[in-house]
Amino acid sequence: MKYKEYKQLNYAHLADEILEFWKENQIFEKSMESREGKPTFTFFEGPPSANGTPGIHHVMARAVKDIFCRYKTLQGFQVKRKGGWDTHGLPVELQVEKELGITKEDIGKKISIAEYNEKCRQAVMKFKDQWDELTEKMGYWVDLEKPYITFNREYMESVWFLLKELHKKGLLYKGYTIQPYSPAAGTGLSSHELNQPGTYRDVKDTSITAQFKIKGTENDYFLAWTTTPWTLPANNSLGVGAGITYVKVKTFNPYTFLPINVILAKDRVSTYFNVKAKDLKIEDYKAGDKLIPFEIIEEVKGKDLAGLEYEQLMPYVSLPSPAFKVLIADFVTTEDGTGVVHLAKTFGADDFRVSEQHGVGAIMVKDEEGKDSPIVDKQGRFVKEITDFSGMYVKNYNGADESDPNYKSTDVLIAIKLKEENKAFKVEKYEHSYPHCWRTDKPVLYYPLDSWFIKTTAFKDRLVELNNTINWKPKSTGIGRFGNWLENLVDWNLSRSRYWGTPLPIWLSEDKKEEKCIGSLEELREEVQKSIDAGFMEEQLAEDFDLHRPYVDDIVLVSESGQKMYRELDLIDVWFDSGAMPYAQWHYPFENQEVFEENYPADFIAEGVDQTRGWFFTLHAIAGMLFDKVAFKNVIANGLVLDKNGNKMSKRLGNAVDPFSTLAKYGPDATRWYMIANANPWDNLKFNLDGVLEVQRRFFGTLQNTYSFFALYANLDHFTFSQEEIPMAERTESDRWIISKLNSLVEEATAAYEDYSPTRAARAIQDFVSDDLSNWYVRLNRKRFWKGEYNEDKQAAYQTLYTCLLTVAKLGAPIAPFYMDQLYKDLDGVSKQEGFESVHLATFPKADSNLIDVDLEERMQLAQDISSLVHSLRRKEKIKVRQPLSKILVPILSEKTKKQIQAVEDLILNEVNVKDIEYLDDTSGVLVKKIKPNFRKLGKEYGPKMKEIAAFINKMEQEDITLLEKEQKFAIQLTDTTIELSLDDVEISSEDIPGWLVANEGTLTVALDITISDTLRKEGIARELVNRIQNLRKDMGLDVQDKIQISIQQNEELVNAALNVNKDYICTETQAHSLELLSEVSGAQELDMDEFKLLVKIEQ
RNA sequence: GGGCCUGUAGCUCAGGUGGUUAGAGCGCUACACUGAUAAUGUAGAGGUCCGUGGUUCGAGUCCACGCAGGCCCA
Repeated sequence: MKYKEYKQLNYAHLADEILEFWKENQIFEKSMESREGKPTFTFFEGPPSANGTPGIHHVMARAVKDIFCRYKTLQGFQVKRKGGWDTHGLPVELQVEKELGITKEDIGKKISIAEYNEKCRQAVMKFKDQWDELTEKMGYWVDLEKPYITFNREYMESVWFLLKELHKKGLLYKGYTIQPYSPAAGTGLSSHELNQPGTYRDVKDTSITAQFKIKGTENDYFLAWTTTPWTLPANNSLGVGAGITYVKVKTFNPYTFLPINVILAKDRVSTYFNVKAKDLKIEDYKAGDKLIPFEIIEEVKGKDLAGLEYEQLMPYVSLPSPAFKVLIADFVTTEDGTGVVHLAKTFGADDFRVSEQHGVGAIMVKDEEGKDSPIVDKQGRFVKEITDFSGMYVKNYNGADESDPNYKSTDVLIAIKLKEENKAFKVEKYEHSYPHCWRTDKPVLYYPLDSWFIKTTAFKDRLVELNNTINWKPKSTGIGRFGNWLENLVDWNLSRSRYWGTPLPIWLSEDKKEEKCIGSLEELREEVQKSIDAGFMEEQLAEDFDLHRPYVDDIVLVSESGQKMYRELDLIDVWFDSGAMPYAQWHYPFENQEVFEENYPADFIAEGVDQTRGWFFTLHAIAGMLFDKVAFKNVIANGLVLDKNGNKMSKRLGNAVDPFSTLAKYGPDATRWYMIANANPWDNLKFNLDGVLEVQRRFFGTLQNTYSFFALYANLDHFTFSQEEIPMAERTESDRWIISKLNSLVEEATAAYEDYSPTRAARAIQDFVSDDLSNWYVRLNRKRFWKGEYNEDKQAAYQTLYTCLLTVAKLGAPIAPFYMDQLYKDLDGVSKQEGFESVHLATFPKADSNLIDVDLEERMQLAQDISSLVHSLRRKEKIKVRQPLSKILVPILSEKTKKQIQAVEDLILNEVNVKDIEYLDDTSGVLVKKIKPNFRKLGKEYGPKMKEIAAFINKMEQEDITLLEKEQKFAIQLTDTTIELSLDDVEISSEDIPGWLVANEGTLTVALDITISDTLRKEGIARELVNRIQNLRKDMGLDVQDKIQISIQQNEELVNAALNVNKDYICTETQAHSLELLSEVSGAQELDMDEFKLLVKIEQ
């Protein structure tokens, strides 16, 4: 059995093969079955919606999920993970409407609700294939066979169960509030929908500062500012801040030039009046003057304005008293506007609240059914009572061409009218952030709507408490973003006036006094039976009865008092659907109680940080209110995936990275590894394909090279790890070192995974592979693999390298599941040591602390540092590594350091091509020492005196240092006191050796003897020659084992001598039978030996 | 306007509890190695640690106020 050797590795192709292997051998299934009976680790999948295509950010989000499920499996847990699909909601409806070319208006007219919902049902899985493909290709292990689907009857029944539980607890109630409403989509918008990215947009609206005439005055007005002039006909009150100071200003209307007195906040005067007009006299004003004089004639507190009555600004619809008065409103500021706020109870949440508090009614008209309704209809048009503007859209909902020079928005028309009537003080364009419907892009109105609410506020404190037990990554999202959200919790508006979704299971009697909430199909059937008995319904529900509209709408129930009961037509917020998944995915409590119990709550979930108030909240709220538990114990809120310049990816801008082509080109492993290693999941990731390439080269390339190196020689030597493991004590220093490093790595990686910090794990693994394993261990030990007998030392080398590679495969498997599986199988498939079919069925390595030798790691570091210093000295002197040198000197200040270096002496000498290492201690008397204060220690003790002490120490002479070392103490005189230094108050290092070439780093100093003796020179020449001949061999296309004969034409004496003395060496290295030095070589090549030329001929 | 995050080399990122020469990889430059070779090693250049104040003997690190970018919410 041989280790597989690869000519060229195609990572994407490798992944395809592994994927095939997983499928054929059902590795995913086995990874769960093999853990049967083991403790469970529960993961909840936040359901994506399959009516859009997946993007590269989904690869990121799902890699995070996958990593911990795989990791926990390796740790021996059974990890069931059910996939899921979010299928209800507005996006689906809008997509269907677009396809059919209809609007909400047409539903029930051009198309029946039943047909419409059938279309939605077909549309929701439109891109399911793409999603499944991505899931597979990226190696995300999740159960796609039996996913939960939110439109399934069983799922919906569980949702109804939960709603009924809430109803039982009295947590469901009907109210009326001002809500964001999209006339274009014909629907109210949830706060979640309003939170969609891109919803708030800077728009330029016509803003009006209107004049509200105070009753009983000649020409005194309140100035109130609004950015929504269309709400002015609905004005019912004005709001002022109790503590704000207001002034009455004598001035003129800039449009009509009529004299007026206006009231506004004192702080706002400067923005409404031009300072240049400050000194103008009121009397001097002439109509049409650009500068309008003004004069403050009175000052008054807001609370003294309260109760003042004013004339209705636009008297289309009357309103009985109390109305058209000044009210105290807590939210008024003087940051913008006039400090006087126009209130329209039907079109603003604050307006509603304040009006309600003061018992002020709303401007309403009667609709056809005689019901009170606002002056703007559901399509966004003024009702007929608003005569001048009847039928006009308050915002551009009819797609009017705004670039038409004759186009005038309704707001502008209102402004013109008010200007003409001397009721407008200032009209200007104002740029502000205003919410837009996230699908229709049209502005949202705040509008009064009936709604069912969940009284989440009743559980606020408990939800906060429970949240404090959740481990959030990052912490700030949990305590900051999510915590603050909980602190400011409002009741959850559950109602949606739509068609495709879970219907609210509430029936009301005709007089609206009796109410039933249905919690299961069985219960529904019982109620239907009662209704049949009462003669309201004709037959029982069909076996496969669909819980969607319109079928549920047709059910008429009977109340306790015998009245007919009709279903409330609302659907519920789709976020409730997804928040219900822990229960509904198992059809709890109707089925699978045990599975549910075992898998609740979740140990781990992960979604984008944008879900904080979405899925994270709905999961938390339902679990907290109904089960008094957290729904998840650990959660990663991952950041966004931006393009390489840090801009948001969008299909529109064309900077979106296609996940499929990325996976196809770079393979899933490099893509995943890059995403995880490059930035913490909770930070935004600037996705750069160059980075993926770099990971592929730097990490996977190095690892693969190391494996290839191992495989090449292990195959030649038939190493299959069949012999006993060689005890660590009998292995070389560098073997024990890399094993020590390996175990340190296992510790670090385990800790990182346990902490849900995959980035730390990935970085630790890649640092080990490239720095320790490849760049140091393999490089220094190459010869052991290809030289000499297959002896114990060689075996030790194979075993060591094998162990490192196999361990890396397991450590990296959660992040790079394909490649690491291949690596594992390539290794274990030959040795059969573990015998697992796949790395994902293996067990995660455990660190053996006995094998971690800190001292050894330290001295290897010394070896690396010393080598690096010698290299740097060679470079400075321009002496090639090929030229051997006689010795290096290392000043030693402690016996321990000396021992440490001695242990790695050979490694150093070999690495830097030097013959000997000599240690210099104090007795040599040549060391020049340098002393530095130990700031950390001295600072703690002497604080403010630090500067003086440091100055003193820096001035200490050699004899002072010697004295300190000898006596272990040294008294120094400061201006006002004397202190005694001990040895650990300073750092003493040897920095210089007079007469030597020296380099140092930290406290380490190395000197290099650069005298090149004849012998060294000759050896150098020999090595140069070997190098040239090897190149020639290569040029000639010779194989490694081909033998040659070398003839060289005699040269100057030193060169001849060099070749003669080192003849054996040269022959061995170049696989030469003979090396002849002749006076004349015919057909020779001229070799450039830098300092001389050599005529050489090589024959096979 | 509020909450949260980010800002360190050209790029991507590290830098417990404050301690005096601020690091790594990539890229760049130079050199080396040539039995891992479309690989590899070593060295070098490259920094206003976003800004301004403050606390401190000492601030990339702590505090305050800003600036820029992002996300979420009004």
